Amino acid sequence: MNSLLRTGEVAKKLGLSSQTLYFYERIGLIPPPQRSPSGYRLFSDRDMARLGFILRIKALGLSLEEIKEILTLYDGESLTCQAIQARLEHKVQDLDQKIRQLQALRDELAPLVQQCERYLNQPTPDGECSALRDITGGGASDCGE
Amino acid sequence: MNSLLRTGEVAKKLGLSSQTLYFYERIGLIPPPQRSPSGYRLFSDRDMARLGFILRIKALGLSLEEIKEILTLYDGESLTCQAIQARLEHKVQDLDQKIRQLQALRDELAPLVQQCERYLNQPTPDGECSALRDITGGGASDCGE
DNA sequence: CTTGACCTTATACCTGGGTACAGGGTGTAG
DNA sequence: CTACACCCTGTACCCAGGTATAAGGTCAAG
Repeated sequence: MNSLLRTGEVAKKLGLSSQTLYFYERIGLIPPPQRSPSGYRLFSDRDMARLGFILRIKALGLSLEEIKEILTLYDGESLTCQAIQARLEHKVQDLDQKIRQLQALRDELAPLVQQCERYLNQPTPDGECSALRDITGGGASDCGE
Repeated sequence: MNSLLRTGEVAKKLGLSSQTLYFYERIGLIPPPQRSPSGYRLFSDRDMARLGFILRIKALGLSLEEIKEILTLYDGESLTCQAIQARLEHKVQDLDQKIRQLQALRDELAPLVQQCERYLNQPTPDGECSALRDITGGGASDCGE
């Protein structure tokens, strides 16, 4: 039941590359696993559980740095509901802000596309597309075809 | 009226650093400007207009690579309403997709926060927070405080 | 004994958009 | 003449999250 897996087996099981495992170890995301007499890494069930946790929470969109913080709490036995809730909440707020920013950008861009469309359907007598004028700053470009 | 500005003046006027101007030149975003006899860069009104265009469109969220593409069209005198409309539309679609992804992530995270909150208000008899269990994979952690 | 799959380390490279030196030239004011 | 501000080039570095490559060690099968 308490199997020990080598790097390649772990990688295959979790859908990572061996290099990524080395990388996670190097940045301190996972502790150095046991070694065989010849120096091969041997990952325990406990190591696998930690990696599983990392991947699950990573899939939720937390950065490796954020995951490391959570794991530090976990290692210090102070991974409480409050602690993880605070971090999750923070992340949700982050996401809300990013979404708002992208939407603001989108809402600024979309009318320009509309302007272009109107111009293409009904070119103005002066031959100028207002969207293009807006973007170029009213300067050196006309919208002739 | 046709003033020639040195790097530092341009940088101050546009809120960039001189290094950033060198950088833009290096990656081919702006053409090499005129030089003074001693080798100082001299930016013309035309150069300034191009930089202004770059900054305006960059503020709309397009990458330097995308801007370069647009400027290539512009330089080739084929910056048409259609061309810029197509790029803007593409960008809007990009943004829509990113917003959808972030929202999906957010909607996955938010219920976990709710679960935590419910647990904190009304701990279950088994002393386990379901959110934490969900995240850790049902494994090694309880949610005791 | 050799081959081949696997493991190890160290190092460099990638993306995007710059920033930060280091080391040297220029131009002007006092 | 000497400061001092400004300019130039070239190079390295930053962020995140890895990927790629080189050069070598280990282990089981044939």
